[in-house]
Amino acid sequence: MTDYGAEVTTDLVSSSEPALEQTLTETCYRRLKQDIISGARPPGERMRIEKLKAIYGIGPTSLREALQRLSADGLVRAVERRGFQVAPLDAAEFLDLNTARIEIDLSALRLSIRAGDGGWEGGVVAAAYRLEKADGLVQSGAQESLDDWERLNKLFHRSLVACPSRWLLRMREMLGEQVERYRRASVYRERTERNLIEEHRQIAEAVLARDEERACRLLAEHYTRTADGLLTLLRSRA
Amino acid sequence: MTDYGAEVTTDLVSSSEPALEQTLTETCYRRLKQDIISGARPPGERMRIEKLKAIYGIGPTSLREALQRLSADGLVRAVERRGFQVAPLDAAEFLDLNTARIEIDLSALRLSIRAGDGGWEGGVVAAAYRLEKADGLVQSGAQESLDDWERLNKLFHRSLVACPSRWLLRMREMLGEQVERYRRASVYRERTERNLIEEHRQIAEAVLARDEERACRLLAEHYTRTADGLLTLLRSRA
DNA sequence: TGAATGATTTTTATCGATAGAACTAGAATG
DNA sequence: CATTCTAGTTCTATCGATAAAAATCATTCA
Repeated sequence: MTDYGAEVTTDLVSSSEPALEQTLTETCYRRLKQDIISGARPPGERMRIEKLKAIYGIGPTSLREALQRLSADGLVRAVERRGFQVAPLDAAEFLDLNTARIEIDLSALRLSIRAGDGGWEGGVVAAAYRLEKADGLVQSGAQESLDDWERLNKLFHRSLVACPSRWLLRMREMLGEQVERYRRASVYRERTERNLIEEHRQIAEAVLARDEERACRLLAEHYTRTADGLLTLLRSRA
Repeated sequence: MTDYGAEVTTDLVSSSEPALEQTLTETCYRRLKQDIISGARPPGERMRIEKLKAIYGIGPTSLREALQRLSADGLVRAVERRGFQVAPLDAAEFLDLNTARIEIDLSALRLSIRAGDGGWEGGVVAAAYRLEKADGLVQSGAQESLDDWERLNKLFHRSLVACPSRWLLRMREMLGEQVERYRRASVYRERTERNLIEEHRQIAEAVLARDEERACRLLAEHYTRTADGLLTLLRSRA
C-alpha cells in the first residue's frame, strides 16, 4: 500500500449552488451530451478530435476531457489508440438497458411511496396536470411541441420519485438518459397506438393512493410498452 | 437541432477482448482509482496536478483526463477553477449510498435467482467455499490475508449475480466500489463481533434453494449490518 | 484481376508552455 | 490587536506542437 502523505482539505466548496460551471470542459461536456442524446451526433459516428475542435471551437485538451467523462457515462466509447465514437445503438443492449432501468426506477418508486410527504404528492399532481396539457397539444399536431412534451414527460416521471437516496437517483438519471437517446432515435410512431394520457393518469393515481404494488406494475408496463415499440423499430431497421 | 453531417462507422472495435488498454490515461485512471479505493489517497485530499505529475510520472493532460473520468465515477470531485479532490467520506452520504446499493444488489440477485443456470450454481458453491477457507486464515491472524479476503469476498458476492442485465451489473459495480472505499477506511473491527462465515453460508444456501424472499432478506441484513458498523465508526471519529 | 506490400497521409496521445484565476502572507490601517 | 488591502506566488485551464500509431492509397507481383 503506497502512501504519498496526506494533505486533507475538509471542504473545498462550501455551500454555494452549482452556478453553471464555467470551464470549457464542462460546457463542452454538456453540449456534446445534448447532441448525442438528441441524435444530432448519430450513433456510431467517429468523433475525430480535429473535426470537433472546429465545430465546438475549442482546443483538443478540453475536448478530450469532455469525451472521457462521456465515456464514463457510457454515451461515448473510447477505443484504445483509435479515438472516440458515439456509442452505437443496439437492440440487445437496449433490452439489457431497459431491464436495469425498470429495476432501478421501481426501487426508487417504492422508496418514494413509503417516504414521500405532502409536498411530493403535490408535485406529482402538478406534473401530471402539466403533462396532460402538453399531451393535448401534441395530439393536435403541433410539431415543435414534441421537445416540450419530452421535457414534461421527464419531469412527470421525475416527480414520482422523492426517493431519499441521491445515489439511486443518480443511477436512475444515467439510465434515463440512455433510454431517452434510444427513444429519440426512433420516430414516435407508437404514440398514436397508445393512450399515454391514460397510462400516465393511472400511474399518478396509484402512486397517490400509495398502492405500491399497483404503481410498480403500471410503471413497469408503461416502460415495457415503450421498449417493445422501440425494439420493433430498431429491428425493422437493422 | 444541430446536425453536423454523419459519418457512421458501425463497428470500430470488432470482437477482441479488453486487452488492458495501453494509453497512459487508462493506466493512470486505474492506478488512481486503486489508490483512492484502498485509501492510499485519503478522502478529502486535494489532488494538485503538479504533485500528481511527479508521483505518477506523466504529463498534465493524461492526468486530467483520468481525473475527469474518476469524477464521473464519483470518486473524485472537480471544483470549478479549484482543481480536484478525493471525494470526502461522509456518514450521511454513506447511508444514502448503502440504500442504493442494497436496492440494486437485491434487484440483481432476484433476476439471477430466476435466470441462473447450473454453471451459476456451481460458481456460487465454489466462491462460497473459497471464501470460507480464506475466512479461516484471517481468523487465525495472518494480517496480509486481509487483502486476499477482500478479493474473495468481492468474488463471492459477484458470483451470486448471474443477472442478465449488464447495465444493472455496471451500476452494481460502481456502488460496490464506493462502499468498498468506506469499508476499507474503517478498520475491520466488527469482524470479531460477527459471524461472517455463517452469514455467507446462509446466503449461499438460500440462493441455491432459489428462495428469493429469504435470500434477499439475508443479503439486505448482511449489508445493513456492515453499514451499521461503519456508521458507528464514522460517527465516533467525526 | 486480385492480393500483398510499402509509401503517404491522417489522427491520436501526449508534452511543454502560458495566461490568468485563486490562495497566502505580510503590510497598512482603524 | 484584529481586520482589510495588496503584492507575490502557486496552481489550474487551456493551447499549440510533435512523435508515433493507424488508416489509406498506390503500386507491384502472382
